[in-house]
Amino acid sequence: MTDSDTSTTSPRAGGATPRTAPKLEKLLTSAAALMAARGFTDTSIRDVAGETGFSLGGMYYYFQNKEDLLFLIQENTFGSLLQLQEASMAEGGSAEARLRRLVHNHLGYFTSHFNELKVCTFELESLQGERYDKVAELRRRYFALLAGVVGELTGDSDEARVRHRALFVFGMLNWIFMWYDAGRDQPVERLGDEMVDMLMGGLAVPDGRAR
Amino acid sequence: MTDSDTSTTSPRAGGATPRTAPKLEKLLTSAAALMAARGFTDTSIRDVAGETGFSLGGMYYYFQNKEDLLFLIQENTFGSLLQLQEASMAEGGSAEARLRRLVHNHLGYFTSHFNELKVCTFELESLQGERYDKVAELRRRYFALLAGVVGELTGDSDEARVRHRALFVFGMLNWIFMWYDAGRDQPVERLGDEMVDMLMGGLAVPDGRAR
DNA sequence: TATGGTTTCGAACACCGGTTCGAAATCCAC
DNA sequence: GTGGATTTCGAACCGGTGTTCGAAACCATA
Repeated sequence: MTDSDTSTTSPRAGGATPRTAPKLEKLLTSAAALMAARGFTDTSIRDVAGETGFSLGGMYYYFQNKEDLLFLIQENTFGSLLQLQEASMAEGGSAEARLRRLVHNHLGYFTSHFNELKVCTFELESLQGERYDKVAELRRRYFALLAGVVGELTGDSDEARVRHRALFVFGMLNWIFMWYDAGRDQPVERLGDEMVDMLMGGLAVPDGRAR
Repeated sequence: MTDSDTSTTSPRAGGATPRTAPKLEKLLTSAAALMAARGFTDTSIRDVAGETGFSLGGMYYYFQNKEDLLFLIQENTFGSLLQLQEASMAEGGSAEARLRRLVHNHLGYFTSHFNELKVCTFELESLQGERYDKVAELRRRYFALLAGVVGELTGDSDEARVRHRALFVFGMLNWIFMWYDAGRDQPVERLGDEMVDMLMGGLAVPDGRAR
């Protein structure tokens, strides 16, 4: 209904294309790097073209418009992160163990897909309409994962409190983009442990376990 | 050295002007509202002009350029918030009491200066050079305030851990901009209490004190 | 090697952005 | 009221933006 079937094929609608796939991949990677560094609106299509070697008009073979490019990045990376986390939660374990896995998987993605995840974290509002709805739905599912574990640990007294606490945790996680410097700061594994330790024991407990 | 003394005066350099002060104030308020909603680059000077009733060129009497406008907002509100917090910390009290005041004062500003504080929180990177340095210095002092209290509560074992924990708390606070809806959500006083309770006792403690 | 679909190019279009500047309007002191 | 400084206007400039589109280049198959 939306983009039906004109004679010519685009690698987007028709699904995976054979040899254009790696080109699209590099395109998304480069675009994510630029958008993570400068923000969506401060990144021009010409910037992306310059970075990838494509010509200006040539890129429109791979996406419908600039917003679509942003959407592709977000759906791709957020979708696979969500899939990973849902599978991890299905593996069970104590509530604390699951919280720890949630945090460490997230921070693992933080390291391995820094630019893409940063774009997912800060540029949702740059999407509109159907594209916004789709990514927002992924976000809701991701939130539900963490809220579930937090609810168990809290004892589920008050619904609003659990929601707030889950959002606090997301705040801790997402804000790391604003200050983390891979060169100077400790590896994210330690950050994750420190975060969960603090969440479990509070500030008074300086050390949850051996370093 | 920078903007010395051409014959004509501008309300900026020369300091407080008599009857232009309220106009500048409204200008900054309106600009902050627009920038908080759409972001710095997605807010045009023409938008601000339309909102305030000024003409396009007429606004340049009040600021040197668009970046200067952003700087004025940030220095104004962040400066007075910092002043408030430094005074509050000087009043003493237990570490927990000071942490609670820090959080509640911040959330009080969140309510009373939503747009301005949001701009301070998310648009520092849109400043450059000297303007960036000045606001970044305010931020450093603000961070030191919280890190000091967190250090006391932690027991000051590890310097890096204290830094991380303080940044976690800022993450919780700043991320509230991303989800809080004054119409639907609980008042921020409750949020602040819940946050400090969680920080003091950990997730296992569902209630730090009476509702 | 011809053929038809796929992929890329590059120029052009229409628009919107920040900024400048000389002139007009306004205000206040004399 | 007159004069001089302060404040505001409005038009213009110039560079950059997303997007389109017809033609060229490429590639695989017959």
